[in-house]
Amino acid sequence: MPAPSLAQARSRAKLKAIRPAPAVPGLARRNPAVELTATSTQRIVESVTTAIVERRLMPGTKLAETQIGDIFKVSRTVVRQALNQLSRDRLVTLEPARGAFVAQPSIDEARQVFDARKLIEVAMVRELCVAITPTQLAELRRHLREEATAVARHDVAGRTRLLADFHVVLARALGNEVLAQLLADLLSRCSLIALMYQSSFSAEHSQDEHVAIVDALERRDARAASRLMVTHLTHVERKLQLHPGMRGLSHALSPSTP
Amino acid sequence: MPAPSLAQARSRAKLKAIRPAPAVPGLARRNPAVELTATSTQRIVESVTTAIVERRLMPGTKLAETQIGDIFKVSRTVVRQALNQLSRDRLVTLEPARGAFVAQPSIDEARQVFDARKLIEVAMVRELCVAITPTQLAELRRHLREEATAVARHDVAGRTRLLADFHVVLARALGNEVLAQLLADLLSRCSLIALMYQSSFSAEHSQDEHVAIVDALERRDARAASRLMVTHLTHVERKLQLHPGMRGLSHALSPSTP
DNA sequence: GAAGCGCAAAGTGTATACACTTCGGAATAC
DNA sequence: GTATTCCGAAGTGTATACACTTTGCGCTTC
Repeated sequence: MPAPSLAQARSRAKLKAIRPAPAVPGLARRNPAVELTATSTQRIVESVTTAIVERRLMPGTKLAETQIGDIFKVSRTVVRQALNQLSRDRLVTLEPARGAFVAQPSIDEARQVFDARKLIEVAMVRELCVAITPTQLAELRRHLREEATAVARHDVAGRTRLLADFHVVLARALGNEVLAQLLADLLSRCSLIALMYQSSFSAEHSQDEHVAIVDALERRDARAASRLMVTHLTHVERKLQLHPGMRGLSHALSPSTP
Repeated sequence: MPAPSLAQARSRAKLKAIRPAPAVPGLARRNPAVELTATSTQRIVESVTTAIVERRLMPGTKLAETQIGDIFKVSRTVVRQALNQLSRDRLVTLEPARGAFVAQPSIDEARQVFDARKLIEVAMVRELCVAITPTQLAELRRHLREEATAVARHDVAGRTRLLADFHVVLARALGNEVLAQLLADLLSRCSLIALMYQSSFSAEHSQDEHVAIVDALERRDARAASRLMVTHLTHVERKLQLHPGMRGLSHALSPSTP
């Protein structure tokens, strides 16, 4: 049998998870400087990002330039640009002369990301209690309704995206796109962390806590809002299995593709 | 006279500010995933970053790929990678099919960056009042001494770097490298903003305020520390001339190279 | 039979090549 | 004299080519 084609077929199968992905709203948005021109580079970045966030690409998976180039019908030059961007988002790790891999954030990094989120988001809701307008509150309520709908219909991909976007919407309510981008970066890293260490995650519970936070904002109760945000993020972090020694359901799953 | 060589010489002269730059400690550190391999790409990123921060490259300056490639003796491929990274740091802007330019952050963006810094750094010092250890306080004192020395000897480049690094050192004292990186990104953007809108800036004043902040940390006086941080950042922002209409000493200076 | 060595295939890192876009100036029209 | 059009030079966007590193497998050796 022809060995090379077999090997190629096998590895190709592993990466088919990326494919077209026609449009990617939500988390995947990145560099606004180039967002106007839907370059092929950006297409690849967004496809890989959503593939990771939606758990179609497991941490540790090798991202070979040629394979991706074949899939998207572009040259390695473009793929390399995309992989570089992804590595700056911490979604992939570049090992010199060895290639690109879906990142495997360490337990310590996970802790740091969640601590950073707590610090930033608590300060955010405090400020929002002073500055939020009725219009923005209405927008938040609308978002909460979308969340609830997605949760109710068991739309896993949709609810995951919306539950994360909630935090970006909060940031945007402060009228600070810089802060929103910052938080979006942290959230995409959280998605990767969640998918690497996650076991039990109750979307309903998270959604309830989001509602409680917005309620506190509406009452302009800064103390309650910040406390609720801390407990919310702590809950999300607790749901992860951050015990040293079990860093891989990742590799435990990757060989089994029947 | 040979027109092309003249044009090349002139534009080359404009960019000679970048040159080798043997080693770049401080602000320029970026992606830790590749920091081990001092790739030529990283070399370019760091050189351009310091050239911008040290005011040798004015906002709006065109960064032509071929020119930079000639300077560093590498191909455009490598230069493009570097420019891509720089664009993600918001230090350069990529305009499709037109090229790369040193970024010209808008007044609104400047406001957002400073607001984000206030939000994050105030929360940081609050937390530090609880968590800081004597060892870390000693480290901060050591940094303050370095600042004072640089200010005293009128070492402009050094004091600028140290005054910015102070805020990263604070972040690092929380044991959170993720947060430190976040802040480092914001600070490099601040350097660009400062250099674009800055008029009068008193290094002594800033240094004094740094000392006051550390004093408050040592007393574990969270209220004072956060208040001092807010006023410090407000002062820095006030020193900028953020009046709409004067967005360019940038272009006013670039044609004059006698 | 196990461990070490070496070679070939695969893949990354960089340079070069080529197509297409943008920009500046000369020539033309008014 | 001013404005417009067109063309060439310069520069970017992508593909391809080539050198060097890594890696896996077969072979040798003990």
